[in-house]
Amino acid sequence: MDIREIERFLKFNQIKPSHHRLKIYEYLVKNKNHPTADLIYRELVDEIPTLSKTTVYNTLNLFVEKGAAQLITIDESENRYDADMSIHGHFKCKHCGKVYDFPLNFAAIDMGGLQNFQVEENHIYLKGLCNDCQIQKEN
Amino acid sequence: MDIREIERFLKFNQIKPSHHRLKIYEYLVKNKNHPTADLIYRELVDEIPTLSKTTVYNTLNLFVEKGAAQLITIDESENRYDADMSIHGHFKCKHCGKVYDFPLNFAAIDMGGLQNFQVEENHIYLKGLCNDCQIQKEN
DNA sequence: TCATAAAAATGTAATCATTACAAATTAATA
DNA sequence: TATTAATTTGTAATGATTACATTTTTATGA
Repeated sequence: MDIREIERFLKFNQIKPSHHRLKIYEYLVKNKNHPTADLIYRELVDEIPTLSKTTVYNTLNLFVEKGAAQLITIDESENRYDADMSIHGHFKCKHCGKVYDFPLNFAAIDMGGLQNFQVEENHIYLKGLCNDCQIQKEN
Repeated sequence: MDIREIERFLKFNQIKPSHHRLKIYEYLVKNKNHPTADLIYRELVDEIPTLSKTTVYNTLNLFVEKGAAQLITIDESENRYDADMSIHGHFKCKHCGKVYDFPLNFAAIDMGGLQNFQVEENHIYLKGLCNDCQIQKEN
C-alpha cells in the first residue's frame, strides 16, 4: 500500500486523511510489528516533531472505531494495534516477546455453545515459545 | 468443589492454602463471572474485613503463575480471572458486557503458519451481541 | 509452651498507560 | 478573506496495578 492507497482506504472508512493520520496508518501498514501507541509515537516524532502522544491515541482509537485497524490485547498491560483486518491469529513468544501473525481457519472454531450469538470480532491469542527461541534454548 | 477440594487443589499447585487464598479461589470457583481483582475485593471485604486489595492482586498473580487460574485480557483496560483451566473460549457481549464461556475444539485451529512453535497458552476471545441482547434489540 | 524464623497480608505511595479537557492550530467553506 | 468546523496539542486527571516497608500470622524447634 502506497500513500495514495492509504488515503483512499482511510476515506473509504469515513476517516478524513489528515497528514498525521496518514503517517500513523502508514506506520502500521509498513511495520507489521503490532506496536503500542507509545512505540508509534517514538518512531514518528523525529520525522513529525509537532506530533503529540494524545494525537496518536486519538488516531488509533478512531481507526479501531471505524474498522480500519484492530486492537490487540494479548498483553495485559498495554494495547497493541494491527492494520491487518483479515482474519488471523496472534502468537506471542514468552521468551523474546515478539508477536507473530498466523493464518486462521475461523470456520473450524465450533461455537456450539453459543446459539444465536452474533459474532462481530474474533481475537485468537496463543502464547509459548517461538521457533527461534526454542532453538536457542536447546543449545 | 467444596472448601476441602479447593485446599487440596491449591496444595497440588504448590500454593499454601491460607484463609484469604482459599476464599479468593472459592469466589472464582463459585462465581464463574470472570471477575476483576477489584470486584473480588468488593465482594469479599464484607465477609473478610481485614482483606486488602493488594492481597487480592498478589493472590491472583500467584494463582496465574502457579497455573491455578488464568488471566483473561478480553477487556482492554482491566484484567479478569478464571479458575476454569480447561480449554474453552470467551465471548463478550458488546451490549450488556457479560462474558460467556463456550466449548472449544482447539485441535481444529490450524496453525500451519507456526511450524515448530510450542504453544503453552491459548486465549480465544469473541465479541458481538449475545442472544439476550439481540432479542431485546428486535423488540 | 515459648522463642524465633519464615511466610502472608496490609496500607500507602508510586508507576504507567490512557483519557479528559480546554486552548491553539489547521483546514474547509461560503 | 472571514467564519466555522475539524484536528491537534499539552497538561492534568484517572484508574488499574505494582513496589515496598511494616505488621501480622503461621510454622518450626528448643
